[in-house]
Amino acid sequence: MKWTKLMIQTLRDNPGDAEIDSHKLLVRASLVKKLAGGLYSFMPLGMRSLRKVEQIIREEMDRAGAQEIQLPLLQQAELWKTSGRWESMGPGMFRLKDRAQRDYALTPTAEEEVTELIKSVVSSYRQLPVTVYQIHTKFRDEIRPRFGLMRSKEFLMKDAYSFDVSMEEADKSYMAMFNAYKRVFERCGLKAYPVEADTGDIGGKFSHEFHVLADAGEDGIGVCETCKYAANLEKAERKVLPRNDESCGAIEEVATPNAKTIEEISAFLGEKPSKFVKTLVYVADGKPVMCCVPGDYEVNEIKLKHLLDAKTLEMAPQSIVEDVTGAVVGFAGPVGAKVPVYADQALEGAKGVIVGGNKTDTHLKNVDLARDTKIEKFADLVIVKDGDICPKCGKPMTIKRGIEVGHVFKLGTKYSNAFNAVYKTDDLKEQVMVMGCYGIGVSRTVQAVIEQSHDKDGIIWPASVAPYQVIIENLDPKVPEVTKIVDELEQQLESSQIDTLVDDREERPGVKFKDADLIGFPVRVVVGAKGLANGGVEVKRRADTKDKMVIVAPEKAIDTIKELLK
RNA sequence: CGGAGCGUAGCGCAGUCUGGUAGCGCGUUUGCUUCGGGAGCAAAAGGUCGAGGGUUCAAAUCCCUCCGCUCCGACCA
Repeated sequence: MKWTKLMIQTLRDNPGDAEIDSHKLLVRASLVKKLAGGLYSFMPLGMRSLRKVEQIIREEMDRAGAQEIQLPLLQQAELWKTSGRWESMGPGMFRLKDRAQRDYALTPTAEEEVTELIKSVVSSYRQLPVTVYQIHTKFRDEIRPRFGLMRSKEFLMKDAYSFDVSMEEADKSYMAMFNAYKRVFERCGLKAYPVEADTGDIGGKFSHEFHVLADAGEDGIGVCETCKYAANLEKAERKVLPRNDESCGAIEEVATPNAKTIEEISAFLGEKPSKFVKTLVYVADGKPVMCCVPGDYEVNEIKLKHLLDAKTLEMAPQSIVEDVTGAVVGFAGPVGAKVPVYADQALEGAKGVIVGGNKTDTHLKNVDLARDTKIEKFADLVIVKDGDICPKCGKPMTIKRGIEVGHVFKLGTKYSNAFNAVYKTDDLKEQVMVMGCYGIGVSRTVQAVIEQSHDKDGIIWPASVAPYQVIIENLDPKVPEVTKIVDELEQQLESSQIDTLVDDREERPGVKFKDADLIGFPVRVVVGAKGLANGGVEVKRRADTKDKMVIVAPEKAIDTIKELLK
């Protein structure tokens, strides 16, 4: 392919709306172009990388025994009403009506559709297990699209669904996908880590997310370097050591005027935040509850929601806080609480701590939780912090940022029950199928590759997903001998199945080198009159510095290139 | 949706406070000179100043309404 024939427009300046490097580079390197908020067009270069990631996924899915299908993007509301998600998906789903005013959704995911499909095809245990997948567009009305392809309203996703005769068999399907995912990301040149995750609205038994570690990631992950425990902060647990607080004197009221936050009070009283107990008021399924955590920790609302087995959980509005505590917001405490109090496990046995006084501008010192309060239950209720103890091996954990590129769920029978997706056993009994679902954000993965592999000059593509594996810089397009060598090299590479782009522009070398570095072709070949006079063509990997450049005779270049692409 | 900000040439921005000929850099086109890490000179093209309404002799600028976008918080591949 010749550069002058390619629809490409590299930019010198960063787009004004891009925050993170991968987003800037996607646009500057002419891989995508924004049409509107959360909506991107893929340009030819970006399309090539997208297709390569897709193909890797397809090969690994096929290898794992999954079968490719394609489901409609437009889905009838009835399917969603059957599963109950027509309501529970809320405004996150795009909805529309046809001319007869029937409701439809633009598919945000396809559990309903696929369950309906499999139910109509499978009737016997002999047809199971089956895993199907598609690589298709998904639509989500994101509250805040951002970071380019990371979170857009329309994106390309690989979604797979497994159907099994039993929980045990479903575990095998799950593991097959889990392992396929590891290979997919590895082949894309990504370091992706499986982390334990909350199952969210899709529901189900357990799940792993695959994260690419990157500072720009939207998710926090607790990672234990020692035993490789890794969990999304939504879910990450920690081990706490039993306290042996010394017993304390009687409760003492202290005036803490206008000191509402832990920072303010700890500064005011000259005590460390860990000496405090933070009490927050929540409304769970319409009923107020209090949640106590150590002063230097934040509440993990997902854990609290699970503990309470609540359908809805939100921070209480000001009026309810005032009603429950008898004070303005900022002075809630567990002593004499009028509503159920739940406390973090680390507070079991806490004595001599400071809590809110349920009275404006007042806190209580010398509180012994066992003596002075009634705690409904102690449980793990906090978001883990850097240095917390790993629940598996007891060594300290670190907190990292990650981009979620894939997710595997064991769904159980949530959807098969709703759709009555049953099969007949060998003794003619009807049983509900056990499902799993598995997603990969394909367009997001492309961006994650860039986020993980770039430098100040541009992208550094892994050969497997680069738009072109090799760029040949023709520095002297007007010199016939140079162009002849370039064209021959291009032909040889193409006939060896190596995607090659020839920069045949009549530009100064600096411009061409900058563009090559920006787009980040894995291997660059420079052919110029001057170079030829000096002994040949120059071959260099994008990832290498200039001094690693090798000069070879044109007829030997192809072997060098192949070597460098490995 | 709440809070903050922005909308002026393909891209990045100034001009708006204090109303008076619509500008700069990059990119694009042409010519000449350059030519191994984003060249120089010269010429040129490119704008309903987000949209609509209002105030005014006069609006990118002031006022109102709407639309769009970005950033900070709750969703998820």
